[in-house]
Amino acid sequence: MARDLIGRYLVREHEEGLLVGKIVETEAYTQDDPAFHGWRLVDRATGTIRPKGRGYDLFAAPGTAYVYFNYGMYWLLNVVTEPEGVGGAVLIRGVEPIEGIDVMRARRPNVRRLSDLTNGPGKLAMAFDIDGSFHGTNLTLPPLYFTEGSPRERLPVATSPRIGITRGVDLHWRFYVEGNPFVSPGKPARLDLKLR
DNA sequence: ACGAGGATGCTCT
DNA sequence: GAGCATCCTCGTG
Repeated sequence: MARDLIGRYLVREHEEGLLVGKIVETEAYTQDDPAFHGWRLVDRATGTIRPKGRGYDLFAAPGTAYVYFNYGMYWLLNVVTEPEGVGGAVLIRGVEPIEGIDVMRARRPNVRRLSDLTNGPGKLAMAFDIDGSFHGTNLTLPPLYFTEGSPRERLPVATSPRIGITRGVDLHWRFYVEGNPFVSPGKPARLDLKLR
């Protein structure tokens, strides 16, 4: 799903105008992955899910929004991807603005370079006015949803370890459009630098 | 271009 | 009290 979402459009029907971005960077998380927020909720012995704590909503129906408040300041948009009862999600990390750039600029007045508008998960959430009120919503319906993106292009998709994590660094579950300026500038996690 | 450090609040140990 | 799926500013080169 993380690879499949590359090139599709993220659409936000905002009161100030329609906002559209082409997805150029994603990351995958699964319930068998130590970086997954719901990792501790899985009882490995019985295979059941403990219905408590952060990350329980990652086991909801596919297409549900999981919006995470990170570092006390930033909202991050995920889409739940697995059948209900199975944990898994895709984090949207970068989008290329297609429509509504003026509204996005107005929401981020200190941004100088265009690429800084939406080249990161926190940045795109700010530009698209996405916050915790979207947590649990259906991402196939307005006012926040994905579309196929027309026309689907043949894009050069590369992979790498994920960014900003310290566990599961050996998994190359980040997908991005090579050379696209709206791919986030963060560096993929590296075992030899983290010493863990 | 790149690295260090601060902001800021929630979850888990 | 530490760690965190980040961003921004300011320093150095």
